[in-house]
Amino acid sequence: MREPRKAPTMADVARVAGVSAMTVSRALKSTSSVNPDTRKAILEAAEAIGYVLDGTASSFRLQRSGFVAATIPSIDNANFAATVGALTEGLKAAGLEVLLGATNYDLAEEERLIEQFLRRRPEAIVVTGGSHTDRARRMLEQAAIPLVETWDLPAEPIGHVVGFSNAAAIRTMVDHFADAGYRDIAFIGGEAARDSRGHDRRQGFVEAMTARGLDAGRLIDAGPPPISVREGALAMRALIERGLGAQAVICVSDLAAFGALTECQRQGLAVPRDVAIGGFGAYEIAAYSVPTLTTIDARAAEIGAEAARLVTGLLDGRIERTERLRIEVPYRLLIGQSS
Amino acid sequence: MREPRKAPTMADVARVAGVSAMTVSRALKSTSSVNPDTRKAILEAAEAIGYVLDGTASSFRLQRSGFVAATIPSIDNANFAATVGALTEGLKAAGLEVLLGATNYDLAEEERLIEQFLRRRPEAIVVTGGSHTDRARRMLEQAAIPLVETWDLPAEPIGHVVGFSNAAAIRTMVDHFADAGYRDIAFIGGEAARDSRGHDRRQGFVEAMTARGLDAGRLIDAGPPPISVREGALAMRALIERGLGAQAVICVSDLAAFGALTECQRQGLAVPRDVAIGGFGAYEIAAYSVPTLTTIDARAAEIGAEAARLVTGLLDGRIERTERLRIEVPYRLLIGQSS
DNA sequence: TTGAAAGCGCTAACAG
DNA sequence: CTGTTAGCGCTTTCAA
Repeated sequence: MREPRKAPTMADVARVAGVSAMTVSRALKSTSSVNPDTRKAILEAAEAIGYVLDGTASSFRLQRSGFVAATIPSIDNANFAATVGALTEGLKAAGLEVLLGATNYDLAEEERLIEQFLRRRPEAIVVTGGSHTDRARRMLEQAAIPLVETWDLPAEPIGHVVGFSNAAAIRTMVDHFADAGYRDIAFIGGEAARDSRGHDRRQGFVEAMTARGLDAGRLIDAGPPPISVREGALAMRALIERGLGAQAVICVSDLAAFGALTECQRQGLAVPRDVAIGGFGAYEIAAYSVPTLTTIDARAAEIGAEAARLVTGLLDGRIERTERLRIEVPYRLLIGQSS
Repeated sequence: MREPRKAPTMADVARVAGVSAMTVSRALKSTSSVNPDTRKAILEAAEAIGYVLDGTASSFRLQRSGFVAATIPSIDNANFAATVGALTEGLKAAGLEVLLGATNYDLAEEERLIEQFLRRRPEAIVVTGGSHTDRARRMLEQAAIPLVETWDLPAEPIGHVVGFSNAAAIRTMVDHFADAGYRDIAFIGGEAARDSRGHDRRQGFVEAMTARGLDAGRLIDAGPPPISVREGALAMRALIERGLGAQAVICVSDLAAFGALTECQRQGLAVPRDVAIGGFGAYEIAAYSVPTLTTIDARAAEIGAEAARLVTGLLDGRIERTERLRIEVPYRLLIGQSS
């Protein structure tokens, strides 16, 4: 196949076009003034020898990488994918690219990723959540670049925040169920330690139940994240096997809720007649399952878009870098047929 | 918040530690020999002033970016996410990072992405599918770096290939349905132009039906990709409204199949009694929907892992760069309750 | 084991 | 409009 020959440089283009490297550089930038004929000759020469601008050299010289680093717990997640998609889109106009990494819900892995990313000299960094290892926090602080923490409202943010209260969102859902007359409500969620958003949601459940004088003790642990359909189904089965004892089940995500729903169907329980179900995340499946699922729309894309606005604003000076901003993206309760 | 001060360089560390920059460089590499005391002092100095190695300068000097560029049609897709996850994992040991971009099923966008990525001087590039614009093909050829085309077996590959025949996979599924006695089978898929894998699947459907002397005319267009639950449901509704006339429906993906399934449920059709359904991709939902879905497992993670093996092998010389490799990852038919 | 010099490819700044 | 010079931060090479 292809020979691993050396890539041509501006000097090569310059030689072919009979100009200096500097003129080539200018010709490739549409903003600088170059004689039209000269530019034409240069572009043709570049095309002829297959020249592609060396962005590594360029960004090194400019001391601007053009990268914004972003970490999410998992790539395979419609919510985070939507956030990243909107972030990428929002940064495009500013000529910024997203360097994406998945932590797999592991703070140690997040720390490794952050260290690796900081070596690439990103111009800003967008992370999911406000929980980080001490070393990660220190690295982020020392990096002295705009930092945005998303999908959460951390008690002690390191940088700017674009998110919402996961606890409040679940409280809203509990209120919805309680107002509808449900008293015995269970919560299917995951291990507290590895997923702060999941933890906050469980916290919100306990708070809301307690505030209403209801039993907040029906907590089913669905194991470590990612908590998906399978985990929801298994947790529901465990709940049914121990005698259910709940008229409603709130799940940490729609995928788990869908798993719980299908488990009910397999076990011959009617939803919502025998059990009502609530999810989280407004995944597409919530709108198409039979019955549709009551859920919380966390506005994943808006979170990414806001983060992009924040980053570009901070980088071009439209936003002061001195104050720590906190942008709350309002979640929405979507009532489905499952409750 | 943080002052946008200038990041410390090796020279700064050297000054603090009382050595030369070169010694700092060596001290940070575990492979070079440096006096243990000197190294200790240097690492402390680095820690003290918050020094982080400038990877952009390093890779510029070394003329090695440490990047492998990868393009996928969409981030929000469990199959491509699995491929990228395995690719990332497989490249980690070689010190390579993945620069990920989504084309949104748009060849023009893919061309833009490839151009952008090539500027970053990736050491290899992994793309999804074998359809590219002419300019993209030219750029990929001229880049003279290892190229892997995945998820397909292109008739005219530009580089190495790790994939499977989407047409053959669907033929296998058609055979399964036909062997089970189904004669009138419909296919729900998308616009041919934008998604070559979807196009090949439809092609496979037509071939297999024709080969068996069955009517290959029941093709329902679900519109442009991404074809998800909603599109599957709408297509199924359209099919039902025009009188169904099929005992089985094969969908271009499990998400569409799930949409079709739920539409049947909404319309009071029993699956598989009234209609059988087949999907594609072995998404988690196929294993948990009620009934479970018959599907094709394309082994998304294996594709990514094989691509990583290929890339690392080509880069470190274990694999000859001269021959065009074609690695076929065998798909599997998974029979569910829906057929 | 440590240091000095050179240069990777590009572009800002200045000069013509 | 075009050219020359210098240098971004690092590591290879050569020397001590």
